[in-house]
Amino acid sequence: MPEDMERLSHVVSDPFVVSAREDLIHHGANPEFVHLVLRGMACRYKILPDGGRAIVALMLPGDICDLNIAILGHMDHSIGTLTDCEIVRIPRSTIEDLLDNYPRIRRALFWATLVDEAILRQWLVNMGRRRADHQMAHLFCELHMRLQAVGQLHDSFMPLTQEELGDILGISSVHAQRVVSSLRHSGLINVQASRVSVMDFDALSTFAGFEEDYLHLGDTGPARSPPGAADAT
Amino acid sequence: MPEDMERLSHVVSDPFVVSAREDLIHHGANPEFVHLVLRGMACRYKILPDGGRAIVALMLPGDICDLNIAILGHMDHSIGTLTDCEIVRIPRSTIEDLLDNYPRIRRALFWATLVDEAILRQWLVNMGRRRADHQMAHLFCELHMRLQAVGQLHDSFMPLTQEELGDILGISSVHAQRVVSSLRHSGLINVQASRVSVMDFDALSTFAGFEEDYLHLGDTGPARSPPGAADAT
DNA sequence: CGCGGCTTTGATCCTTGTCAACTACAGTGG
DNA sequence: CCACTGTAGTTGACAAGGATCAAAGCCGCG
Repeated sequence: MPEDMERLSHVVSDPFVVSAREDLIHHGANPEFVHLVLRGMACRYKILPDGGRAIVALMLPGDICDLNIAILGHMDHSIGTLTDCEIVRIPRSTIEDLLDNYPRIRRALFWATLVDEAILRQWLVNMGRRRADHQMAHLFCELHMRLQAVGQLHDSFMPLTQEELGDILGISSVHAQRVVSSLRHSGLINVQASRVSVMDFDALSTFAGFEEDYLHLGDTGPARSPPGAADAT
Repeated sequence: MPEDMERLSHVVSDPFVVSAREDLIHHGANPEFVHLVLRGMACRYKILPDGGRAIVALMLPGDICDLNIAILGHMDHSIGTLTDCEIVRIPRSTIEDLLDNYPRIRRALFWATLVDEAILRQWLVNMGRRRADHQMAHLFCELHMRLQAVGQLHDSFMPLTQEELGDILGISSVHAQRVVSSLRHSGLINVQASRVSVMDFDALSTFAGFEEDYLHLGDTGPARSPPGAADAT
């Protein structure tokens, strides 16, 4: 553990700030760096043939953005910031070194990848067969738990416009607005200046049919908080 | 490479046959084995609160089913066969050994996991924002390419009932039937006894807006075919 | 022959998309 | 201080894709 921490503290250095709505990496690219989010919210997205944007994942502090490029040849999607973010770049060679020579870190990275996959599966289920209101409630529950898990749950947390919400849930921004206001009128959430706060987590969770097991937060996996998050501050 | 092959040939032993529509592993389980598909088609699925089934991934020959349990604590979904399958069980400890001591195999497993994730992202995009006919055409294109990649593309390949198709695409079986017949009448596919064959891949691919890059088949990654597939026969 | 599973077809309803107008608000320059 | 602009949120009317319900056709199998 000590040498792992030592190694990680070298990795997480020279953070820099990226403002909201900037791209970190584009579809098709094959860059020499992997990105780690220290603060703020970023997303993976794909641009559709009709010009629309589909957001397929949200990255919170502690999340590694694109291990893909360290293993796969090229990016099959883009990554951009949603809010102002603090980011660390990790050279591809460093990732290789971590994977090859630090078994516990490797395990942590594998764990993180599998959790990402589990979240994708849950999104897929929500997307395909649930009404937009249940789906949105579920998203808020998930973000609530994930932010809590990395100690970033501030009282109002969702820096998302309704257009961004629509791009996440696969609905139009008009419908996103209707759903937001319906959830607000039900007293489940509160909205102020594009920031959503959960009013009654239990009720929201029941409404959403939220089952947290897919987040694997209680697993025996690696350290409770993802690599990097703790060391950063 | 030689010692990798040697090791793998030990891993892929004692295959057994499982008939169609059997479960290999249940949601919540934490078994001592990982499953590798040698022949047939299996799927990951989740059961919805209303009793419905959402299929979130298809596993073809050469695919490892549930690396999850070797790293994460428990299964957040179930795995079942769709057709008769030939399966190999790999003990958890063997997976640990492969990950720890065989860098190339480890890389291959990581690669496979990331490709699975890429496929999930694509499914998420298709699910959320495309009409059912485009979505279904896209699925057929993907299966066509994946089966081709592992040398299992026979002239008629889709052993799926319309209910299963609906569970994959997130539509009702009634609507699945309407879409199937529309694709058939357009001359894009042919159907005989629950088996779909692609009539005109280029036309289907254009119709579906299919972009194969997310499958990462041409990457510099590990061996062309996933681990185990080649050794099996 | 009859049964059960899958497919096909029709009718109706619901969720959501699309179009369009209007409001609220922050920032900018005169 | 105020008009001007751009962005985000709000609301209504209508259309479309797909769900649901129901019934009938098909077919393999005991």
